[in-house]
Amino acid sequence: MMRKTGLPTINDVARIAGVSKKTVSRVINRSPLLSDDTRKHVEDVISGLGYVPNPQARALALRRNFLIGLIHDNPNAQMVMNVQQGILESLHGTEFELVVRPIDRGSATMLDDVRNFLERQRLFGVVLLPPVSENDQLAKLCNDIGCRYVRMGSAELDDSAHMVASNDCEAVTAAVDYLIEQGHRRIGLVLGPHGFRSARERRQGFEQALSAAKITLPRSMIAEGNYTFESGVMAADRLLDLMPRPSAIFACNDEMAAGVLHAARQRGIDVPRDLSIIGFDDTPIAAHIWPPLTTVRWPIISMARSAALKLTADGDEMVEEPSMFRSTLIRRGSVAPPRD
Amino acid sequence: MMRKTGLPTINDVARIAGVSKKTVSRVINRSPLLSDDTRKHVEDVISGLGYVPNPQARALALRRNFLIGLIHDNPNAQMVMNVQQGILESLHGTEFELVVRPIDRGSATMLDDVRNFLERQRLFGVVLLPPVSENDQLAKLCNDIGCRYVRMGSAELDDSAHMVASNDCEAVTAAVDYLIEQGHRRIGLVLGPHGFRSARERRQGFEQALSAAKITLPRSMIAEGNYTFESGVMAADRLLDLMPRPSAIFACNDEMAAGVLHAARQRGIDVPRDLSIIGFDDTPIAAHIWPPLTTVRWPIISMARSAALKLTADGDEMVEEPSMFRSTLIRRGSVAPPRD
DNA sequence: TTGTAAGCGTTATCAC
DNA sequence: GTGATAACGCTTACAA
Repeated sequence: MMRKTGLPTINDVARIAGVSKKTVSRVINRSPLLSDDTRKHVEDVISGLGYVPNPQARALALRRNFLIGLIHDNPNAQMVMNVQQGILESLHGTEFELVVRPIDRGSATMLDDVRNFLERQRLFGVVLLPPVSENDQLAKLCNDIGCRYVRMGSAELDDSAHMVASNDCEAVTAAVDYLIEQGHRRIGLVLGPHGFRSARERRQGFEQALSAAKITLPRSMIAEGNYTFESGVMAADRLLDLMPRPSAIFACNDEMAAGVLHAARQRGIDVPRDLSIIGFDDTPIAAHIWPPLTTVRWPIISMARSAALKLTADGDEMVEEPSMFRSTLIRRGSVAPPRD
Repeated sequence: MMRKTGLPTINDVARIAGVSKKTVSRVINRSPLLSDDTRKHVEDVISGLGYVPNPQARALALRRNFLIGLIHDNPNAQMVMNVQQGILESLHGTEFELVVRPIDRGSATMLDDVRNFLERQRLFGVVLLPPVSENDQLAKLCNDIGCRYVRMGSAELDDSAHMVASNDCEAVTAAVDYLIEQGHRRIGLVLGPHGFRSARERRQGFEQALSAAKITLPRSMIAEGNYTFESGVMAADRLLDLMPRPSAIFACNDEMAAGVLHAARQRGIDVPRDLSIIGFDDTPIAAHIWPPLTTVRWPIISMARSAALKLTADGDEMVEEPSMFRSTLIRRGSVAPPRD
């Protein structure tokens, strides 16, 4: 036994247990048609030997690898890390491993690249991060190939077996409501990049809060960013040039909110006394800048954990996993009533 | 041809090319003993068919998977992401994929866990991140199992085929020299966590700069942190309570430097007028806080890229890859001459 | 230089 | 219930 590699194989188990390979295989795969005696006996031999099925051989025979892919095209490091953490928590102790696959959503060959990747590696399933998760062709591709998938997003993108989403729109409405409660009326918006669903949802939440409060703002109070710090600085520069200028700004993510803060500081505008700011994501930077940033916390780790469970669940368990997650406002030091 | 899965196999290629499987295999594996005619012919059939060898079957036959593992136990998300980026850049277009494997270096079963992981998955190679990269037993384990490895670190941890390192010590000396040039004499140090090689190297660099300038400081000017923002705040609180207090503080990473800044602000100490601060890493937060943080930039993406190339290089190429990388001081707004 | 046969360690088929 | 036997798609002897 235990040739070359040093690890016991199914043959060793079969020989020692005095049964056939197939019977061992049945034990491993929890086949129902097996006498309890044989099962028990084989299980004893397995644990005695410390036998673990060889993933490569299984992958070949099953035409399916026990790998979960994370497909993303994402600018935000912290978000990707959180997703990885969540997935890995769910995968811990299972036979699954995590393979990371960044892609370029702008590339003309993107779909083909993903197809090749999935077909060759025979992934068990993939988690799709925004913004690529918003690509319906990609989801269809996974489906066609027979690769399970779960899409993460800011709104309902798919049926509950194939998606986990947060309620960005409502969460932003709550954040802006909070500004309004504090007495703000001139509220600026730093938008996310065009084409991102999250940007759309957050904008919608912003506008719903304003219209519910019967506040009408000129279009100039909306500046577009692209989720980077620098774009936040530039957007804030435009907003703060306005006369009268906004007394509060909601930025569609923390990076841009940090940029707004930066721009305010360069002009000698005190935050929160002269300007209130709210961000979105609650990345570490939010708590670490000065003043600490009031922001919307997105339960991204839980969402990723849930996504991985949906992927690896067999059959009915899946139904148990939630698909909608609630974001909440974290109140810190960057909001105060307006001065005037 | 192309049964079940829809993808062409080596048999399809062999049949269509009118040669044996083995000949096709030779073409795939670049065997030198092959007539140019046959090679050319088979290559044509391969590309005509769009044939790509099945990784699962290769893995089984070769007893080796074309997967590169990233093993880490790291608190810093940005660092892990940068490493992933570097590795993935090197792996792009190759047959290799990246598998991420976080571990708990404190766990009693850590070595066994890693062993099981490597033995079962038959990884081609692994990149070890600090601080686990400093564990010699882990390196030995990889070696024993026959899994290639490259360790990333703050100093020479291994021979050049198995390591990429940065010159943390020198880089910190240069940073502290800069503070001294500006006129600072009372310089505080926020240390990294005990047991981290990087913390040790950075401390050494700090002390070398001081002793070269004939500056002697009380031990109270050194406060220990653990690389988190909060530990930076606490360490700074101790340092800023001192009488006379330091006019400058070097923190062993940016997170803690941000914490120092935070603590200073809470006390109404102006940075850089009343206190200069230098960090280490040049993570995004460094440029995004106010004032922008002067810090040491560590070429981590290049290092990771190089690590992956060392792993996947066959034979001699490896020698070409550098093992030592230089960190450089990035001067921003958090340093000024002392007031007195 | 090329081909044949025998693995690699599993699962699927189909008898018994 | 259980076990031969043939896949799965590739590589490594060993021949030719």
